[in-house]
Amino acid sequence: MARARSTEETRRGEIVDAALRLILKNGFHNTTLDQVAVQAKVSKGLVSYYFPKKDELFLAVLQLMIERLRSDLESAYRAHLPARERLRLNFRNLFDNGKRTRQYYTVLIDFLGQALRERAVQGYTEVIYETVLTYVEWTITDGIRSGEFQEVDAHKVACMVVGMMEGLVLQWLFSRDSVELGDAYAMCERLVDDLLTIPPTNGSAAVQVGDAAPSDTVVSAAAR
Amino acid sequence: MARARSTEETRRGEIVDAALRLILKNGFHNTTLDQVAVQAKVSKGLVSYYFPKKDELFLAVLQLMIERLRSDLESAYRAHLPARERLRLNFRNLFDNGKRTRQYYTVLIDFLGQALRERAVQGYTEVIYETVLTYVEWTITDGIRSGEFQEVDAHKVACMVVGMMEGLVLQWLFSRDSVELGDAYAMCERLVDDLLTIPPTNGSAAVQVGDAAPSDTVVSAAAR
DNA sequence: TTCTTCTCTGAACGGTCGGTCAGTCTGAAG
DNA sequence: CTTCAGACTGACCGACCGTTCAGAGAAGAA
Repeated sequence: MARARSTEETRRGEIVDAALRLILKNGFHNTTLDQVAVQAKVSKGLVSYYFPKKDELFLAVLQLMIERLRSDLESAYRAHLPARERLRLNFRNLFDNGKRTRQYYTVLIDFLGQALRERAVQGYTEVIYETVLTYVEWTITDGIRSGEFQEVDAHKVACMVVGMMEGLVLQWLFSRDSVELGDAYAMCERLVDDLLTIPPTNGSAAVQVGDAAPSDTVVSAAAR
Repeated sequence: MARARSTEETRRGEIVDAALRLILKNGFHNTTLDQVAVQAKVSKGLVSYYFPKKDELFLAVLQLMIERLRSDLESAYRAHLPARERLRLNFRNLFDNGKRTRQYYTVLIDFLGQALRERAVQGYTEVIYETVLTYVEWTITDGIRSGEFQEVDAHKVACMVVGMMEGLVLQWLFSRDSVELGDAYAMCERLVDDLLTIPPTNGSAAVQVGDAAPSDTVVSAAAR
């Protein structure tokens, strides 16, 4: 007795959702097709029907995550706010909701582990990093154009900001005693202030931030 | 025909080494006891003889990694150099040898994935993060004591520095186009200059960095 | 109704892998 | 020498899991 039919789209979505929920709980490798079938309230055979190889199913899960991430970043980027506020929005997305962040990174780390060995996954994780970096870089560029930020190398600063964001999340995830999310948020804020914010109007000289080798580097804004 | 005997210590070491090499290549989950046995030139039974459960073997591998990490950090910390140079040493350890760093993180990420779900691994990853943070924090504290650095909250700055280090490594690992190790190195250098180095002697006023939120936080030193 | 097409089922298969075990070999002690 | 402890072997077992497959049920077309 076959159950009520439904569109291919719907079924695929249900199965991917189920898989995501299980990966969240048990990890990539400990999630079996049996479990996915049960969670999706579907027969084991149907899972294979839509996703002939287990890998295909998990790539679909990864794609779902990427899409959600991109949409989050997009809506922060599109907000009608000063660049500084939009960066803050990104920080909040990451640091305000511990449970959500934990879940996201739980899955992400699983896939990163895969990516280091399997070609198929590599492309996807690249997209993840490039997506995040791109949106942050755009926001910074906007801020520079509007005169809100100093004239810096937007790409490099984006790397630094994103780097610290992720680095701090990892510390929080794996050594709760060391960092709390609130602290992490404050640290990122501070980094942005240091690197981007134009120092309070003085007659002081412009501060060239940016890059080059380690020579010029960071001239911390000597207030006055 | 049993092979030449050897001390328990030696054998265990050989097996753990073999396991580490395989995990490096194939990952935690794709490494079987058979493979370990072959790589260690030992029978499958002997692997189980020394490590009755597969988990025990892999925890031993993790412990080996931690010990190596700690010893690296220790020797950088013990170097007779100014604090600033010792931090630089840490950066070089991470960014100068791409292959080594790649290998280290390949295994680390595997274990981090485990840690999010299995209690047994959690303790170990905590040690990893706390070890790194501690050595960096000590170095910073030394620098402050010696008057080399500004008077900052050593713990918070350590978190920021380590955070950026790891964050940049991840970007390099998973999106090679975005960051190169040389750039990453320069960025960390720059962060340290910004946060710690005492600005060139001016009669300038104190610079209030950090922010309100967690109140005290990082108060960059009033460099007289 | 009958036919066709596509969704869906669940038993079964085959391969893999962690763990076991009966027994062998070695070196040292007595 | 004999004895004994314990290092060591490799065949084997049982569980698990991805994948296959023959066929059932449902919906639309004719």
